[in-house]
Amino acid sequence: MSDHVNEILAQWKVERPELDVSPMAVIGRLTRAAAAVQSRLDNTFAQYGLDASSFDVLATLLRSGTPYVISPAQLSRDAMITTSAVAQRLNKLETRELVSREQNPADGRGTVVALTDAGKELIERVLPAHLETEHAMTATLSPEEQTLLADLLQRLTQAAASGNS
Amino acid sequence: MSDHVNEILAQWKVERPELDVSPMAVIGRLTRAAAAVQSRLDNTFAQYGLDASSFDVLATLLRSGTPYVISPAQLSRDAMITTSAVAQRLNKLETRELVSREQNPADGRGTVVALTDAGKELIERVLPAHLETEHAMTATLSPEEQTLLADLLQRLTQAAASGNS
DNA sequence: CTAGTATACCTAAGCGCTAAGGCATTTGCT
DNA sequence: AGCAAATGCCTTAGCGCTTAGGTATACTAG
Repeated sequence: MSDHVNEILAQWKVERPELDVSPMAVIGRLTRAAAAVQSRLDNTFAQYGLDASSFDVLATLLRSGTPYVISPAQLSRDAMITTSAVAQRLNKLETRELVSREQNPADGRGTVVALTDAGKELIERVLPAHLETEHAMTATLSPEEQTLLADLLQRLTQAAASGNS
Repeated sequence: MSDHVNEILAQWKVERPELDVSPMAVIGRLTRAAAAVQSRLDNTFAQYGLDASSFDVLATLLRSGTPYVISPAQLSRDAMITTSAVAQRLNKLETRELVSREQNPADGRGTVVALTDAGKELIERVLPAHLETEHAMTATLSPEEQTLLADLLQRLTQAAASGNS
């Protein structure tokens, strides 16, 4: 238990003993865990010439099922990013011909994003490797611990979101 | 339990029933929890004219104790960012006169970063508000649950870090 | 039908990060 | 002592995000 977060807590204990810094134990480790996990995932993506953002878009299209078509607005909601970030992600993917943009026949304002054959082929190749990486990291925890962790994280997310500006 | 992550898992179950996507339950929620918590913290920082990066530097200096002086290299290690990111953070803080840079008397190559009176005054004002925000979020979990969560996160971090490029 | 508003998507600019590379000083080898 | 390598810190360029703002189409109320 002598990780970086503990050193920080120990320093505060000396410098500001009157403060209750116990929430930092949880939140500090949350931040570090997320960074460590993301960094590990990035390695896998890079092996296939992708980054997390591009993977995210391609995987969202794949799991939407046939005909693998989604609107930019839906992608924006799924990925929790702005529509301009989506537009930029799509520019990049379209250049590589992994997705294509077409007129939305149902709405003249709209575009639909479709997975190309090359895009589908790529994401189907990356996905198993990605799951393998995720599995390698979570395997340290028993199935019960994983469920517990997921539940605690969800409750923390709820608490963070309520009362947020 | 019907959050966004569950919808994603359900979609995969339909589209790729042969894949074991259970690790996504943990890692998806980890990512989302970290984002939600960070966003909430940012609100507090913004109320004091700060962002998370600047808070991080000022808090690191404060908890180092008198005379509130650290080298950029040490800040880089503490914050887990590159030294160039530190240099840019310091440029910003120095302009606002919240920190000052001075020659390191012990090493001609080096600089030392010192908390100015204004910087100390500010971080001492922000810190209680920050802890209050953290407390508001973690209070949903019992002390035992917090310890458990911290432990699980630490183990996950370990697993993610080992085997990382 | 028409005006005003809402929606969908885009580009451009700004921000903080990393990666790359530069300069000065120190360390370590001989 | 002298020189190569390492170290400490910096600036610049590139990247993906957000914010701001622009254009086109769809809705809605009178």
